[in-house]
Amino acid sequence: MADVAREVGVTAKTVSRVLNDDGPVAVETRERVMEAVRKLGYQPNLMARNMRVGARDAAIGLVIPEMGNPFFGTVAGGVESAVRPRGLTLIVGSSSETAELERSLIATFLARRVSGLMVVPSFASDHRYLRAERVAGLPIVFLDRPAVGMAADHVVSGNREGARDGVAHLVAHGHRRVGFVGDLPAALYTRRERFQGYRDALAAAGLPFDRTLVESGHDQEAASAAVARLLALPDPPTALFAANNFASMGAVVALARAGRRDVALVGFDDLPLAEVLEPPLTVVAQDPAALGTAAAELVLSRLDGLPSRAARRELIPTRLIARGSGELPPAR
Amino acid sequence: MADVAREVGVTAKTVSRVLNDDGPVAVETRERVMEAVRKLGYQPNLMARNMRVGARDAAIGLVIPEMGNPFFGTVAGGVESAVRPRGLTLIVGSSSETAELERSLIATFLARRVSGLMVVPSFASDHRYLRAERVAGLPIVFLDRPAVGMAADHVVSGNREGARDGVAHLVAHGHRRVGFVGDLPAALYTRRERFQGYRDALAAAGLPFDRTLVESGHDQEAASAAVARLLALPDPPTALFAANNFASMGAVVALARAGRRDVALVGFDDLPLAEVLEPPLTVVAQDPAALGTAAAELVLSRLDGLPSRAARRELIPTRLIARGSGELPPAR
DNA sequence: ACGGCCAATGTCAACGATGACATGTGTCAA
DNA sequence: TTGACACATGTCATCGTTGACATTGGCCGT
Repeated sequence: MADVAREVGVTAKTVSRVLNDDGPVAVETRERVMEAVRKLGYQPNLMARNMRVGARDAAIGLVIPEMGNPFFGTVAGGVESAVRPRGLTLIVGSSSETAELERSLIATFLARRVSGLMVVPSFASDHRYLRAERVAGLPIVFLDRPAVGMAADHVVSGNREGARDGVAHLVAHGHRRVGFVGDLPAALYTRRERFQGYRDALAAAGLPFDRTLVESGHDQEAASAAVARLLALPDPPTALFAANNFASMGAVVALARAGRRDVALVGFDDLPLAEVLEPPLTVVAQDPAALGTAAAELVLSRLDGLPSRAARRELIPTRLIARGSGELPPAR
Repeated sequence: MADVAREVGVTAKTVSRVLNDDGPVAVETRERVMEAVRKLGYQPNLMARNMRVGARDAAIGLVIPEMGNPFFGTVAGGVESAVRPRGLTLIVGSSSETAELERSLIATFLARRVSGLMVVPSFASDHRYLRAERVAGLPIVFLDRPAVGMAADHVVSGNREGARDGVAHLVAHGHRRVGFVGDLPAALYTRRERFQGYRDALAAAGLPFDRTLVESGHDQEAASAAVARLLALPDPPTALFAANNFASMGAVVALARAGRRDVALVGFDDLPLAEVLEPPLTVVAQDPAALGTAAAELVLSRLDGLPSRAARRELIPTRLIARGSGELPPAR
């Protein structure tokens, strides 16, 4: 900046004025400054600017469990598309679903003085330590799952309602024994909510809840094995509800291996090739991009000084996409 | 920091010394400082530190075309896992495959004075404007596709070799007419390389190149239509090579719709449900995480003052995963 | 006893930018 | 003519931190 000023024969302050359209500058001076900027290839130092101006970095910190997972990737994309128009940059880190990494990432973001924080909580985390920051006015929004140990803004999918709809869909096609395949640990927020939705649907239809029809697995292979166990029951389910995408894939694989084209299946979360499967997979689709943008907009409105102090909860509805696998009649 | 210093009764400099393990500090002073830090919840301001110390932000800027795409998401994950142990933070942006967004993202990153820059170039971009930065010593590495208009480090998949292997696999199973379904625009680097690999394999087998067997589409639907056209030819191909994941999905869909279980298929890029398809999909798998970490390590070695000025190219090998669809014999 | 050295801490300026306020000029109405 | 005022620019301090160098006091060897 000093170089540019020297080149033109003015002070750094005048250069600053030109670049920020701040205060009056003679037309001729402005042009000469711009030319010098081009000539010297000068780029203002955002770090210095952020520090001087706001004491806040013009960036949003986002913690997700995993980058490679298209669900969270799409969430991140939604966040980015919402914050960029505001001149905010996205800083991301993945926690690999561990509380330690999550915490250390958040610490880094706080140390950078991000303008806002968005977190997809991992399994065992506790967010009490963030209370002070929240009270101090830092916008913090939790995504996909609520915070643990503190009341804070969060944006989540309509897990319970979506699961209810999915299971109700199976029931509507005549199924009376519907298996549930979910995550491990069972204490996971989304798993708990979806399980509630499953029970809601059974109750609404007056069907009994049978504990033996509930199985879990923490990845595709485990889910596949879980489904195999269900199929081997003396009185097996005629339909399955898979409570997440790994469970869905596991179920699809297990059914394919067992050659059971007659078992109905509804999965939570859409899959890229769902429509190409045999039969095409019926799903309860979430809207990860909407999740991201909604959360980002909540952060932005907090930045703009949203009056209410109270924690907000926002629900992103799911959508049932019937493709075939959920419409199979119960095998007699 | 001043508050902490006042609390303890020392200068900010002493606090700085404690926090950075820099210079001698009395044991007792150190303890009192640490206690005051805890008590006041002080966190050092990384922005100020970065600015003072290096004039470089302890961050790496990464530009990818799309976050929701698991391929690039996994690349980003690979980058992150390689840079975090070094205390570097990841800043990402998605270009949506447009040169303008890419350029503006890069400008933002440069303005933030990132320590390194990693870019997956989009279609029409030209990177000549980055020459000065490169010469000035900023580590810049291009990913998945090389830079345009300048010689720079890049890490790419073995596209040509992988495509050659995939097509050779089909040829080895007796196919003499192999269709090619690729991206639009055909000028895209990866498409060009993979097309070359396709021709390499044909040539190696002494098979003629037939222009009518080459089709393109820029998304799944278009690829699907392209495959339908190929199948409708008077002398149709008995096998298909899909040059990217959209093309693969399009091909799978088109073959399923046409009820053609007899056409062999090899796709470039693995798909999550590939093994569940009917028949299970044979693919040439890339290793996106390795792509990311290799690129990150190149950046890090440049940061450590890698002597050679010359641009490096690194090739990440692909792996053929035979699952069934590529092993079908030619329909008579 | 004294110079030298090291440990422990302090002082000051600087990183690159901008906010607050000051200065110098020309224009125009009274 | 003179002040008031807007315009154009400059001066200085400051954001939070650390590098370079200075200061203090105690211990040690000779």
